[in-house]
Amino acid sequence: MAKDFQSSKPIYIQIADHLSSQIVRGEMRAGEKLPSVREMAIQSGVNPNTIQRTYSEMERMGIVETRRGQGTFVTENEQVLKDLKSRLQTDIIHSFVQNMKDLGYSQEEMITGLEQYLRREQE
Amino acid sequence: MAKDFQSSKPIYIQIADHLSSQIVRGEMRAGEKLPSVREMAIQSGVNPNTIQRTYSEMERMGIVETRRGQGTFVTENEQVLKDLKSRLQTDIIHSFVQNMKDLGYSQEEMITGLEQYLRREQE
DNA sequence: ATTAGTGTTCTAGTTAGATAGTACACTAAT
DNA sequence: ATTAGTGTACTATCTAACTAGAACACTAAT
Repeated sequence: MAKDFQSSKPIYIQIADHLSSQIVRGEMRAGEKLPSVREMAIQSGVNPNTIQRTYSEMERMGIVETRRGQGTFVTENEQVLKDLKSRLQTDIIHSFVQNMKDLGYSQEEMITGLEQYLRREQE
Repeated sequence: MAKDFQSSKPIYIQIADHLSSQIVRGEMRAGEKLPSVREMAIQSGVNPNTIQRTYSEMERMGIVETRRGQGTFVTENEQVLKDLKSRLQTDIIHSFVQNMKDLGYSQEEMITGLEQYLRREQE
């Protein structure tokens, strides 16, 4: 991962989002160890303190658990992961609907607009 | 409008987005005068300098035109407004698709997920 | 006991966004 | 000419996010 962050969102949140996606997709399993703070900092090209915040935030949300001296691990609590996926999906859809509504689109137009976009993308 | 900004995005951009939506929805017509910098600052509960940045940014994008001593006006160039609406819509859909893809959803699931959400919303 | 790898904490400094206050310049109406 | 309303410009200050560097504390393996 290089430095291609959007300036609008704090980097530590962006990294947390990215990790959350990986976990939700099943790319990282429950109980699996995340890269160490220092390792992840190098991978992401940011300061270790930034990763520290990312991990702290994710621990606060119950997504990961840290064991001092051992590392940071994806939670074994499957329910938390299930809820996380559900919440992330709802958030995305909600914000999509809200944004389209702000532009004046009807529910019908949202669906047809999406379908047309996906059809175009497949080529 | 009160102070209910998201912390993640610069306020001057959020206000620009909001105004753009109003224009695209037709709530503000081509040629119409926007509130003055000072007036808009009071309405939005922010500093005039912040609005100044909003208007500068929107002028840079060709959405508005400023006439010194007279005010800031929605551009008369209908093509610009048409392109703006199209661009905003595409951006929203694109980011929705990208986010859903990141969570591991297929194109089918995106559409059915959206439909289910809208169905629920109608109640 | 020592070492390597880990999370944790602290202080200091930088930057962008936002605020605050003031002043200047242009336009239209009086 | 004056005035009110407008955009524009400038300096100073504040804060959150981020960076930088160092130190501390715990764990497991040797």
